[in-house]
Amino acid sequence: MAKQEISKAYDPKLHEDGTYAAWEASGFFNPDNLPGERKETFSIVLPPPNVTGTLHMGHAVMLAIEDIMVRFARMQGKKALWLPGTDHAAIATSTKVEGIIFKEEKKTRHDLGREEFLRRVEKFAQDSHDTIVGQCRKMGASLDWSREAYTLDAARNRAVNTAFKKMYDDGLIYRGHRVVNWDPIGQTTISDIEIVYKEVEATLYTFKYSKDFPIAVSSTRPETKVGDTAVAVHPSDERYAHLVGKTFENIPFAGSTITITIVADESVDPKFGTGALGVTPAHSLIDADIATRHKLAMRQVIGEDGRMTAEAGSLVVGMTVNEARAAVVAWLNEQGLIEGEEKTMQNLATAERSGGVIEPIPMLQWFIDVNKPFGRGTIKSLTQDAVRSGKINIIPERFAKSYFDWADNLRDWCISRQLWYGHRIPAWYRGEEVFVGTEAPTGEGWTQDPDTLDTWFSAGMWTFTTLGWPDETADLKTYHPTTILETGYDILTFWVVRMVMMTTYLMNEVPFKTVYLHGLVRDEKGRKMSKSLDNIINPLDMIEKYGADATRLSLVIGSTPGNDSKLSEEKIAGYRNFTNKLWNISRFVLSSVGTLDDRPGESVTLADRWILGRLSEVTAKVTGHLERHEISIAGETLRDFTWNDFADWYLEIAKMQKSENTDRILVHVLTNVLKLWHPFMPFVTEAIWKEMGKSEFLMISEWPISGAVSDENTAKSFVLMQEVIASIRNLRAEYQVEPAKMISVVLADAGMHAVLESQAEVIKHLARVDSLTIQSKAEAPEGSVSAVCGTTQIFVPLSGLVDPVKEKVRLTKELDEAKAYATSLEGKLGNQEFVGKAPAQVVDKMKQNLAEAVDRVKAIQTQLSALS
RNA sequence: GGGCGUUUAGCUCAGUUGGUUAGAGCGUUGCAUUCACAUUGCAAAGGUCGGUGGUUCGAGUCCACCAACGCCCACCA
Repeated sequence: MAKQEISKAYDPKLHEDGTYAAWEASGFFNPDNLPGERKETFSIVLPPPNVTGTLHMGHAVMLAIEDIMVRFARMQGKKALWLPGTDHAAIATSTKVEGIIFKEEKKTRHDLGREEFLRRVEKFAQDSHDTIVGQCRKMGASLDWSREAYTLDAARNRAVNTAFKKMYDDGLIYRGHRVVNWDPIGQTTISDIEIVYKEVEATLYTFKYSKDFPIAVSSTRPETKVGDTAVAVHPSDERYAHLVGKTFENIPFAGSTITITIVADESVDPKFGTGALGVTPAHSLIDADIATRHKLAMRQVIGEDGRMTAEAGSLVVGMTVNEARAAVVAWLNEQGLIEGEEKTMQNLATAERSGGVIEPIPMLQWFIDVNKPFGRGTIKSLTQDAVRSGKINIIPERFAKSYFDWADNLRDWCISRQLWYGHRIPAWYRGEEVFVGTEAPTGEGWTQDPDTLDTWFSAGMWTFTTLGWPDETADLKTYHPTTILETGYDILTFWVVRMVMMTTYLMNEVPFKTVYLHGLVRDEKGRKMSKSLDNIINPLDMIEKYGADATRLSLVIGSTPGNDSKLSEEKIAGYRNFTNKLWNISRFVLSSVGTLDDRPGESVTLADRWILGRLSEVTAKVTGHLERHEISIAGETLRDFTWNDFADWYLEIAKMQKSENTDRILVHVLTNVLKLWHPFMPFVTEAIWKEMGKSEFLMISEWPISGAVSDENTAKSFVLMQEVIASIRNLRAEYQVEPAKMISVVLADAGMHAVLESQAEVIKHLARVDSLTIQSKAEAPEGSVSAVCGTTQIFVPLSGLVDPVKEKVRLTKELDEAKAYATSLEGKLGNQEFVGKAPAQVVDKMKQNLAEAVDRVKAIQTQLSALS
C-alpha cells in the first residue's frame, strides 16, 4: 500500500497510455486468453470506420457504448469478443483521394492510371487506418486487435468473390441494361441511398411537341424531351381516352425527330399539369418503369459525360444538359409551342460524395435480384422475416418501422460501380462469353470486368467474413450470429438492412440478435457538427484535456438510444470532476484504512448496514440496467450512489467509526464500486485498482453479485438520521447559531428514539453541534426554534435571538402546507372507489403517509402554542 | 405527399408495465471549508410535465385532435 505517493488529483495522462499498453500486452482483449471456463459468448463487431480520415464524436460514442458492453460481458465471465476493422468505403475514399490529387497536382485518376491511382489510395487508406486505430486505443476500446480485418483485404476479397459466385449461380445476381443513377462528376453509378436531394427553384414548362400534337405535357427538363417515346395518361382520364393507343410518327422536335405513342398508365396523376406525362424512358427511373410496362422504345439522349448525344439531334448535340435546356426552350418559344411557364421548387438529386447532379441513364450493370425465389424465399422476404419473426430485436423499437419501410420497398440493387478502389467484380468476358468465379478463368482472351462492387456489398458481409467465412472456422461457430450490433440510426438503411440481406441468404441465419441504435452527437445548439460550421468537438482534444474516462461518460450518460444528444465541453468537464472524485474517494480509503482485506465486514452500525444494503441494491440495479442496455440510467444510478451515498455520507461517518470492521467495509464498497464503474471509466478504475496493490487486472475481475438488500427499517432509520442532520444544519445556518448551543431532539416514536440515541455521536459530528439531547416527550425549550422532519421535531434554543412574530409566520406557513397535504390524502382515502380499486400497497403507503402528516400537524401546533 | 421523433426547472436531459407531494446534472443564490477532493461540501430558489378534450378511483405516462421544432422516406413528370 502506497499511502503518500497517491497524487492529489487524478491525471489521466499519467495513466491512460500505459494502462492500455498493459491491457493489450496481457492478451485479454482476445477471448481465447481469458481466464476461467467461459461457456456463454458475447460477440460484437465494430462498425468499421471509413478510412477517410480521423474519428469524430460519432465514432467516440460508438466506441464508448460498445466498450461498456464488452467489458461488462467480459467481467460477467463471458467469452467476450469485440472485433475491430476498417472500411475501404470505396466512393468516399476514392473521392477524397481524387480531390487531394487534383488539388495538389491538377491531375485526375485517369491521368495517373489505374495502377498508380490505386497505389495512392492504398497509401492514404493505410495512413488513415493507422490514425483511426490509434484513436480507438486512446478511447480505451478493448478491441481484439489480433482479429482485426479490413473490408478490402485478401481474406475479405475471397469471401466477396465466393458470395458473388454463389449469388450468380443461384440467379440472384444478373447483368442487365437498365436505367441507373449516374453521377457525371464521380463517373460512376450510385445507389438510391447515396443520393441527397437539394431543393432548387425550377421552371415547369407546359408545351406541345408540335402544333399538330393533340396533348400538351409539362416538364422542368425540356431538354430530355428529345428522348420521349410516349405520352402517358391516366386510364380513367376521359379527356384523352380517345387517343390512347395511337402513335404519332416522326414529329420534328427541337432538331430531332420523335415518335410518340399514347399509353394509359395508373401511375399518372390526372390532376397534375395537363394530366399527361411525357415519357422519357432512358432518363427517368419512373418513366423507365412505365416504358417496361408498355414495351416502349428507349432513346438515350444524354451520355455518360453529361452531354447530349448524337441521338438527341442536331440542335443540342454535344451540349451540357443546362445548355440544351436553354436551346430547347428557345426553340419552343420560336415555334410558339409553349402554353405555360411556372416557377416551382424541385428536389434536385445529387451524389452524396461528389456533389454531381444525378442523371438517370440506361447502362449495362450488375444487379442483385431481390424478388427472385431461391428455395428459402427471396432476398426481400428473408430480410423482412428476420425482424418480423423477432429473430432480430431493434432498440429502440420504433426503428423497426423505418426498417420495414425500407425492407418492404426493397428494389433490385445495382452493385457495380465504375470506381477503381474496391472489390473488382469477379466476372470475365470473352466475346459473348461470361465467366463468373472466385479465380480468373484459364484460357486465352479473357478480360475482367473493370468495375468494382458497391462498398455495401462487402460491408453487408462484415459479421461473418471477419470470423473466417467462407471457411467453417471455430470462430464462426462460436461467435456467429453476433450478440449485438451497435451503430448510429442514420446507418440503419445503408448498412443494417444490407447485412440482414446478405447474411440471411448466405448464412441462413441472422447477423446479430439485437440492434442497438445510438443517436447523433450534436453541438450545444443542437446543430450537426460540421467543418463548415466550425463546431466540431474533436474527441482526441477532449481526451487530451479531460481524459478518456470523462469523455466517455459525457457521451453515454444523459442520452438514450435513438435520440440525438447535445454535447458541450462543460459536460465533459463535469465528468472530469467526477473521475477526480472517484480518485479522491479511493485516496481517502487507501490512506486511512489499516487493512485491504476484501471481506465484507460486519454490519455493526446503522451506517454499516445501510451502506452495505445500498451497495447491494445498486449492484442489482446497475446489473439489470446494463443487461437491458440502459447505459445512461446505469451510469446515473452509480454516480448517485458513489457521490451522494458513499462519499458524502458513509465516508464522513467512517471517519468517526475508525475500526478494522469499518476499514473492511470501506474497502469492500470501494472494490465493488470500482468494478461497477470499470466498463464506463476503465482507465481511472484500473489505475486505482493498481494502487490497491491488486495483482490481476480489474478488467478481468468478476462482476459483483448483489447480496442481501438491507431491511426497510435500516433504510428508514438512516434516512431519518440524514433528515435530522440536515434540519439541524438548516436551523443553525438560518439563525446563525454557534455550534456550542444545545440541540434537543424530541421524538414522537419510541422506536426512532432508540435509533437516534445510538447515532447521537454521528449526528453531533455531522451536524456540527457540541451537545445533543434526545428526549421522548415534546418539551419545547423556552425561546427555541424548531424544525420538523417526519415525526421528529428538532429544537434549537435561541433565547433572545429569535423574533417570535417571524417564527410564528414561518410555522403557520409550514402548518398550512402540512394540513393541505393531510387533507388531500384524507380525501383520496375517503374515496371508496379508490380504496376498492387501487393496489393494497398504494393504499397502505398513503395511510402511513396520512398518519405521519397528522403527527406533523400536531407537532407544529404544539410548537406554535409554545410560542404564544 | 407519407412516416417518425421531440416538447418536463434558466440550460441539458432522465422518468421502465398509469400509483405517495415529478427527478438529476449544470447554472443561479446563500453559507461553509487548513482535517480524501475548490476538479470540494451543505443548503435554497426554480416546474399546474406544449395546448385542448377523453379513458380511469388515479395520467408526465394511455387515446384523439391541435401547435411548434426537428429528422427520415418518396419525388409532381
